Amino acid sequence: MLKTPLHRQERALVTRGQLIEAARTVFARDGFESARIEDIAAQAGKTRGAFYDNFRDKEDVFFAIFEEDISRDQGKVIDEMSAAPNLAARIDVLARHLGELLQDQQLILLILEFKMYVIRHPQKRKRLSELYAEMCQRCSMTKINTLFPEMVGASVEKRKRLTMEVGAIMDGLALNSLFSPESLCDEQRARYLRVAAEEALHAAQRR
Amino acid sequence: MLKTPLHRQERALVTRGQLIEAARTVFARDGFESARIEDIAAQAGKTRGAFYDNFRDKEDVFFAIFEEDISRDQGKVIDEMSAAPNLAARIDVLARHLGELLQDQQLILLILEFKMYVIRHPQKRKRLSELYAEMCQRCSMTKINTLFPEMVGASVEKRKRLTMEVGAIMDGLALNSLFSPESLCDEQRARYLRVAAEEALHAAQRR
Amino acid sequence: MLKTPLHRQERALVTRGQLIEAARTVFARDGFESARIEDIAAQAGKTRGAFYDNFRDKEDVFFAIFEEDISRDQGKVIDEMSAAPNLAARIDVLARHLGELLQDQQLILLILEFKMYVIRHPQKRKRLSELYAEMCQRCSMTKINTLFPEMVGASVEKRKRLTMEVGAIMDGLALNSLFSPESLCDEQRARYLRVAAEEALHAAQRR
Amino acid sequence: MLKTPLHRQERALVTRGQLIEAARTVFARDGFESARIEDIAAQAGKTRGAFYDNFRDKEDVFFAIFEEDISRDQGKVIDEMSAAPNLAARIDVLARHLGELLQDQQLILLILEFKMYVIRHPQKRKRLSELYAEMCQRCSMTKINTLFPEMVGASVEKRKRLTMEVGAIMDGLALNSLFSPESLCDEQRARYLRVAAEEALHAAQRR
DNA sequence: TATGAATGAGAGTTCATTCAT
DNA sequence: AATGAATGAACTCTCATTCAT
Repeated sequence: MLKTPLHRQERALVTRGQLIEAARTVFARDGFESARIEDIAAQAGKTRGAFYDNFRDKEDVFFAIFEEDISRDQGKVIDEMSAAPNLAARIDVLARHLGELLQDQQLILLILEFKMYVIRHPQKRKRLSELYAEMCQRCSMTKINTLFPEMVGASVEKRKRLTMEVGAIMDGLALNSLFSPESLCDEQRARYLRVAAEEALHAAQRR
Repeated sequence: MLKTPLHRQERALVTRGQLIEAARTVFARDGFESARIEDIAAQAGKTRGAFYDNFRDKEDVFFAIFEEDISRDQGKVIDEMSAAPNLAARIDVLARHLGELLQDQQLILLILEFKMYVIRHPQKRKRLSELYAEMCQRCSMTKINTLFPEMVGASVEKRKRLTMEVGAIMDGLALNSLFSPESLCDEQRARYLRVAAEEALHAAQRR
Repeated sequence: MLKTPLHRQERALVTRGQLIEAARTVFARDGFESARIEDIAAQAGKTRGAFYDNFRDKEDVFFAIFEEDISRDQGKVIDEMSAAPNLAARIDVLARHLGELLQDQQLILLILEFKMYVIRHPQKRKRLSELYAEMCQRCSMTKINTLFPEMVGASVEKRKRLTMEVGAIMDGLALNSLFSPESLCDEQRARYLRVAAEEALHAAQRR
Repeated sequence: MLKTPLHRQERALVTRGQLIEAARTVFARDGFESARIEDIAAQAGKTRGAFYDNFRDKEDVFFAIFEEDISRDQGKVIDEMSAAPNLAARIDVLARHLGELLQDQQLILLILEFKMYVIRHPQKRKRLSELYAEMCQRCSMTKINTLFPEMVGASVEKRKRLTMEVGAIMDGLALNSLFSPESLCDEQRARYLRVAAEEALHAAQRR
């Protein structure tokens, strides 16, 4: 039972990771419902069997993507963020950062897909609620704190709401940038992000 | 001698309308991929056969929904909109109107579904491009013109862009209101709509 | 909805009947678990789709076989049975009849399969209990009454038990005749049936 | 130098025994077709690999169960059986013993499963024929001889047939006791066993 | 000897679509 | 114009079996 445990466990984890990465690609490309398990497996260079060794079903990988994301994406951006001299500057940094996030089409599509799925499957909020609470919380914690010392003392609830709101604006801009790229140029998008960010911070301080 | 065929045509149109209405319900509830033709037919009180007499396939009804919408939804709101005394007042009107639109969950979900579908099927932009060009144009024409005399002389292109942008913010707010109703209250949503509308108009005038 | 209803309904019923008949063959040959839906459909000259139009799943046909049997097999034998002059003669008739039943290998295998299935799926007794109560009751009613005027006044419970018991002996003899045909000749089998029938009747009168 | 290999062999045999015992449980519970190798292995506290080290496939364990049984179950009951004073008494002993056998549900289900399997796979009688010949013979030898001195001189063939016949009655009673426990009480079952045993002995002497 | 990751054939099931009525 | 029986492709999922460790 403990024979060559490192090798085994390692390989198993690698496979799982490959499958999640493949799922990310396929779900973003085809959407949750149209995504075929065989495609995910093939994309990872595995077979359907390997898939089912690692996940219960399609939904299971779908959620696993986001579970992994939460732990994965942390720290990526936080480090780049320095304390800018004043609020205006910090908002600028935030807007620029959000603009960068919008470049990651795959992530955008996944998040939209995820939210649509959650909206349509309220019964599944059980597993999802933890997942998404964590998503929100972690996001709100680190990034916001770094960028906005004003928020350091704020309650989790406040921060969560703030992230949520800015996230909403981003979703809309991202979706429509993909839907109609010629109509929404980067600069204008940045402006919307900035005014939304300003409003968000004002709201946060008001409350 | 003229009556029967007329009746027939009428009945055919009624059936088609019923099916489209049913499709609206089912697509909003289940999403495009998960929606079953049988469910749509049943929702309309018909059978699969009737469906295939009126539409080529699932995609066909899906698009028909929006084709019908364009002609249908016009005028609904326009009339309620009066020329408010000044820009601030008009922005208020717009924001309130957008807030009302957000109440129509079904429409929201359909639009999100539609945009996701378009994003994922660029090959199909042929039929869609006309459809969506028209969608945008009509929207931009009437509403914007009524509300903002400032825009009367603006190019179609400009107006389209403006509608697009405000639409983007709305999509984001709507999606996340459904996703996490407790995080995004109506008042705050209204504030975001207002700052976005302001920014949109400024941008329009700047260009 | 009522157009050509007779034709349609008829054909549908014919198909259903063909599928049940095919299922009978396949289940008897392969057993419940090994039976493939495709084989059943093919045996009936249909496709899997037709199968699923008529039955929810494999279990559904399986039970349908017996539900149909109950109504089908009635009267087959009853008519042949005349009131023999005395008990011994009637027991003779019964034994001979049971011997004939044992010839129907398919039926035997189906019944054995059915009973094994029921034993292994006690949760499903809901649907089964009605089914099997009816099976027993109908059997016990008609045949027994005809053969044994002694039993006419007996309670349903009594008759059911009697059928059950004789059925048990038959199952055992049938199973082992198939299992080891060379060991259990027809004459000896008949003798066992007779002593069992005698014992059953004595028991019935004793109670 | 001799210890290790011996230990190995021993352990191997232990594992094999554990797997057979586990298979007995799982086959009795789920039936041959539904039984999963993984379940058998798990029931024995092993994994699939261990299973395939000891058996070629599922059928292989299935048969192994009965091969082991033959050698295992001998002697269990024989010793308890004393030569009763007369035939009636001995029949009583036999009937009581059979009644006890019927308590072992697992064994019953296994035997029924086995016989059904053999019936459905006549091609496999090769391996089975030896197996089942031995089963019958051993049974008939010992028990019958002990109980019925009348049979001591009888041919193997005769004894085998006798066991077969009594076994048939038992199968039927056992199956239906499980199928419908409320319909077949212990006392009545005992009566059937007795008349069957009587008939069997008469038949044996007649031939 | 034992493990368990991985394979892949095969089964059940769903559903868009067709077509005779 | 509408029905619904039937088709069959496509997909999910299971599981016996293999094999590197």
